[in-house]
Amino acid sequence: MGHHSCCNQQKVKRGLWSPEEDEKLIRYITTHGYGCWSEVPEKAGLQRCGKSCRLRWINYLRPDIRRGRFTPEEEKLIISLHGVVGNRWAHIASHLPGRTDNEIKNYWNSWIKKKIRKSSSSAPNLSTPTIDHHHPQLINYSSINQLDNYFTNQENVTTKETLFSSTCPLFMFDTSSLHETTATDTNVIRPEVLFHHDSVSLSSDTWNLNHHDHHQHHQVQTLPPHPAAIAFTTIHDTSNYNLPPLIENNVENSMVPIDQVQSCNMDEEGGELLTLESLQLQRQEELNEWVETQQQCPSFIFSWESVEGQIGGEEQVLVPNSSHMGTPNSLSPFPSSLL
DNA sequence: AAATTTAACAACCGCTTACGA
DNA sequence: ATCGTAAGCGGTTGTTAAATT
Repeated sequence: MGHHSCCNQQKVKRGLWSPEEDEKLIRYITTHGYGCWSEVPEKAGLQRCGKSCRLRWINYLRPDIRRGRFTPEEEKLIISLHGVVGNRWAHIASHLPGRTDNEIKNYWNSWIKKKIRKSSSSAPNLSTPTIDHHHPQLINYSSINQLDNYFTNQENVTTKETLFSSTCPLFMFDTSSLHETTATDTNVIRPEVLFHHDSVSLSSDTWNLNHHDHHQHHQVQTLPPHPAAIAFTTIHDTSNYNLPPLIENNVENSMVPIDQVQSCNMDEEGGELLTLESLQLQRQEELNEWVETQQQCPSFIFSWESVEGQIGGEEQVLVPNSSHMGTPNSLSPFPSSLL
């Protein structure tokens, strides 16, 4: 019954790690690397279960860990990401090099307490996000916007700035987790950030969308970096639907060009009745026009709706639901235009 | 002394593999 | 061989004891 199968040691030590134990673990891992945690305790001479060793290494002993207080940038990133993905700490941590999920979780939990206390007294009309306790990871959109506004006001940033103005991250969202909610529940959406990185590292090819117009292309290239977003929405009943391979395999350092994204989606089964080419052309023209008038790089949000059983029998039909193009400021950090 | 923060475990989850009917 | 399922494992998140301030 209450038997720990992971611990086949005679006496399994628990609780805080002693410096001696730390040293043993460090010595073992640094010389042998880590592969199978369950055999670490034995080989390293530790009276611990493998899981405990793993946690100790991951959260505390590994050399590339970042300590000390969170920078304001990190804090903003955490807040924004939490707004997007909720309590998925590991996911959030993956965007903060050297920080552990545990640390971020702890930070959030102590931070949110503080903010709740503060906001109840000093900012009565700007509430913290309302969390659905049946689905704790899901957060109401309007709350996010409130939170967003709250920080924008709080930190006195100009309207030109975004929460990400310092690092210019690039986001790609996947809102396919929608299927976790009911079909009618439109106000709880939890997009997943698929990847993000500094737009500084973007190649000019990323914005090479105007194949037909080299003049425009040149303009685009010379404009400064800024945050960008691409979002996908796939709506429930998509049990057979898989994310396009391009996204899943992705491809840490390259942004998926929009045309590829589209064809990617369309190449999946059932996309047959889309006039993709015409849409593409239409977008291209919109884009050219927009760039010309705005004189800056656009950001994009695409969302896709999956409509079932309409025409193709049981076949799933993917329909481009909406696409929105705007200034970085109007789109980032959170794709509220998906509302 | 109380409140906050940290570091650990418990519980759970999804994936893979081993096993067995 | 094949399917179902149990076991094992790495990984993630909720919770809380202990340390710290």
